Amino acid sequence: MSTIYDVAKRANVSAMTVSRVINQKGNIGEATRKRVEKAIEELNYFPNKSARSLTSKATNILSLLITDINNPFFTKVARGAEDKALQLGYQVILSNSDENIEKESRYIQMLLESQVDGILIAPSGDESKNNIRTLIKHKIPFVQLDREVEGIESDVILGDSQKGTRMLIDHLINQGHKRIALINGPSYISTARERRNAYMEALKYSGIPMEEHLMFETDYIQKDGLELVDYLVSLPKGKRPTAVFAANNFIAVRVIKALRKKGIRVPEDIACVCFDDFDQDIDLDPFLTVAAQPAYDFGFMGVQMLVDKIEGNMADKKRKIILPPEIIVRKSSLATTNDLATH
Amino acid sequence: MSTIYDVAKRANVSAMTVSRVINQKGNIGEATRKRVEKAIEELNYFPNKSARSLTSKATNILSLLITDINNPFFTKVARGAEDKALQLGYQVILSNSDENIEKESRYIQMLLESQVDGILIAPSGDESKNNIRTLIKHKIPFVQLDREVEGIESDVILGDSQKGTRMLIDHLINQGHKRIALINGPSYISTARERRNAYMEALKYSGIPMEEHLMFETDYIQKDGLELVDYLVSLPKGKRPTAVFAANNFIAVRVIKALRKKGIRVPEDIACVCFDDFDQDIDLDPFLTVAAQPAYDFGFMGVQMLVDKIEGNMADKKRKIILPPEIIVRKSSLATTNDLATH
DNA sequence: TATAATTATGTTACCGGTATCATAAAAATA
DNA sequence: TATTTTTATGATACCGGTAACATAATTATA
Repeated sequence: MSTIYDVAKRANVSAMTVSRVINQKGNIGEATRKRVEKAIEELNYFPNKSARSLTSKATNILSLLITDINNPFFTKVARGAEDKALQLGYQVILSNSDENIEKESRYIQMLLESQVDGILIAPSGDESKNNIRTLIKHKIPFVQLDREVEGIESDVILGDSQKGTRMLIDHLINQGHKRIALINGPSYISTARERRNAYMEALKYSGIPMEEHLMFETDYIQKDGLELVDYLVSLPKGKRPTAVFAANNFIAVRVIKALRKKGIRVPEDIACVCFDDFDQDIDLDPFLTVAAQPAYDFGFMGVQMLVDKIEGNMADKKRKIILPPEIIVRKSSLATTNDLATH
Repeated sequence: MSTIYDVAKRANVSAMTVSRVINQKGNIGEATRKRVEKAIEELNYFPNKSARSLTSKATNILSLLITDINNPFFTKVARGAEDKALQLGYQVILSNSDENIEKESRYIQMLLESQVDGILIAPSGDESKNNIRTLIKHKIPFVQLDREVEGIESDVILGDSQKGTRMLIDHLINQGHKRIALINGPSYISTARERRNAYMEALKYSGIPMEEHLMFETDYIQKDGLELVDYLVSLPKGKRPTAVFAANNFIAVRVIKALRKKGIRVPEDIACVCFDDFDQDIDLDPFLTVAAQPAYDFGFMGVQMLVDKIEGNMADKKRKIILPPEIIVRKSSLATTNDLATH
């Protein structure tokens, strides 16, 4: 591995001159530039990033800290981030927190030590506050993604939980449903709080009484089983919900699997809708009615926002971008597969 | 951001002593160590990685260069790699080549400049030879993943295409199929070559004549449409295949969608099997018979192998690990949904 | 007790770049 | 032509660590 000094010697100039040629800074004579370029070529030289970072304080590395790369939502986020980063000349370190605060803390520590230039983070929940405080203390630029930690003001890219929930619930009501259960994520995650609020508002607006016994909380992650479904199913006909709103895709899958195990059919017996779509590119028979979020854009715009911040274009303004979901109506919410199934 | 000198001053020792405390190298007096540790704590100090890398020549960063993070196969590879890397104290830079040799070259260049300690690469095809030569020239440890570039000897982790294909084709034959089409990936990718060979062998072994007009090639990636299906469908009854073996999951989806568009039912009219599974965690109604590969292990073991190499435990031995697939029989290959559908 | 070995710590140089200041030569201006 | 400005290049120091060698203080051994 040749260094700038090897090049300098071969081109018969000082290291500084080589540096100038590489960075196209300052004035260099035409003949000298040619000689240096030739030497660079011949020695197959490229600059050492560690050395550069040591003076410049920049690594050109971003971190994408998400909760689960196995969720197609985050896969698409990653893809968007990756694409934009390449465009802007950055590289992306990927980390999975698994919705686990300890793992998140551990990664944050590693990222600080790596001196990444900025962090795109989907916080595991409100407990992430300390981790985010650490970022602020160390002046690491960051953008919150998909979720907002209570009490933290920062650049952030969110989905429109309010609107998506509203549209899903309205759709169910239009289908004639009056008892709609909410199976939510943990209330220490902002999306869950917003979805709950929007759910309650939507019911209220339609004059449907809110019933505490139809509101549940569980984890956003993949798991087997869902006991609360047993409870739902055990309710007498007049109390049992006719539809379920799941706060994300994984929850919906767990709900449906649990219902099926009990012999309850979806949508004939109970309809089901959820937030976040599945992997359309690989799904032969899409089934669930969803509020699909523009996941790719979360990543793409997130990196743009982050780099703006890093490079100082938007130094201190706090920006909040809210991306609207798209409602895709499919079989899971239609009692009869009729022409309402637009998608 | 405090430096080792700040700590040294505060603890009233030399920088070297602080370095020794941090790295637990050499002898340090108990009292001194305590003082240094206290100073580190108080100043919230942690070592600067760029500075460290400059002397140590190690960044503790690995690169995972895959062809498409959107493919659930690679998502799981990434997850496995990530988990093992965390365990071993490395971070992972993720890059997508999109099965595109230029993009791959560009990334390789970036990775060289970043001085990553090693690369886990799923080569885009035999054209990747030059890129891999570059790695060899620069003495960057690497492990090939999922595919092997013709003429390159290196550590590598592969799926058992031979065995998987054999089992899928045998399964189809057992179901009574005699005309089985192969819809393969590009022949400049090693997995496609192996699957083709295994396909031919399996037919031969069962005494089924190989027919050139039933063998096709297309891309491994997501795309709309697949014209060759029009051709297949246009064949007279006696020449038309009764089953299709798709060389990966994306191809299978394209095949089935194209068939459905033509009004051909799967499996009633044409059966279908493929390599690589779908996202089981999120699939409510798994349909395709597949040779599922242990994708997570590809990543997990790949990182282990790579780090072994980096840290010199396995300096020059070339290891080849071949991971067996698991055949999962589902509806797509059964003419009648009967008790053969074990899964 | 004299000498050798060990322990605890410091000094210096270097990793490979770049910022800053200095300087000689060439070009522009008075 | 003398002076100022600009252009082209180099010397030096520094970024924040660590390797290698040096040295003073202890401890072990002869």
